Amino acid sequence: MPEGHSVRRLAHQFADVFGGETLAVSSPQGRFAAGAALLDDQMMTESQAHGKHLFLHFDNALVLHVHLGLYGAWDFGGDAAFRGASSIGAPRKVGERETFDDGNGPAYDGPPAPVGAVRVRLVGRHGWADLRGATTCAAITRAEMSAVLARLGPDPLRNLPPDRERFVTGVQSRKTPIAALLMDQKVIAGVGNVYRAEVLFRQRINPLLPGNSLTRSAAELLWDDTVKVMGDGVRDGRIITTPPSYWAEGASLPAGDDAHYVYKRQGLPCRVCAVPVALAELGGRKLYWCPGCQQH
DNA sequence: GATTAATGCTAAA
DNA sequence: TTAGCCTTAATCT
Repeated sequence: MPEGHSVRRLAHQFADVFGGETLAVSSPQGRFAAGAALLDDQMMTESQAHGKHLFLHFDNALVLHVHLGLYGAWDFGGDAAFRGASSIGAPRKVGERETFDDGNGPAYDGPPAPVGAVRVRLVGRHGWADLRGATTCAAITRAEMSAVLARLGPDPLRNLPPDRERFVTGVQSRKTPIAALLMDQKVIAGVGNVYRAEVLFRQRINPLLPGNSLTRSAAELLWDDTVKVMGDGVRDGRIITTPPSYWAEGASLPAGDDAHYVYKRQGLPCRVCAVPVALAELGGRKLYWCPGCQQH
């Protein structure tokens, strides 16, 4: 259930805890047994994210390609050294969970018996990672990885020229509603249902506005705000789009749905104009917006 | 114990 | 536009 910020954090996490290590790769569930055998006992050399896609490179030139889909998740665990390397601080994030030896029990002695449908298990010297529920989990060649990247649009978490220009062109060349374009991974890679709703609200853009009716300036600001808010998500490990003035008095982090302007707030008064937040179905996904603030 | 929803995507119709 | 797929956790009976 992650959006691009979670996958980016996972890429960092894998580089930190497994980079340069030879890993035992298995598929306790069995569905990925053949692929796991191809990667077993190889060194993981590099970890890379683009949009919602994660690529782990191995020494034999094969790549583990993972897309978590709606409800895929990685669980991590290990000893103190593993924890020290971990880039994921707070526990129990969507798409990224971790459990660690607390130092009080017995010393790390390998991973626990798999719980549930573990598609892939990676085991290094100091820790382990379990994958469940992913849409895509495959051992692929570098050429196949390039083919995947070729059909993805610019990633706001990379944001190198000409990424912004590609986004602006992608938006302005289509008459599809902007809310649908933000979910189109060929137009912008990594945005999901939460960020699309929140960013459109922050920019006060009507979600049903056709892409080709956005001004260049509006499209550029939309990209820039997505870059900012998703970058915050990588830092925070969660999606927070409201400023502290909307949080409880003195709180350093928002509680519950104070983190969002419109996502999952249908029927509640808009935080800015008090008009009830609307909900509609668009392309099979739920779309949230404020009819008061987002009229153009 | 059964049902449902979830930050997703693809291929068939 | 719809059906199908992957799995879990929260919400029902």
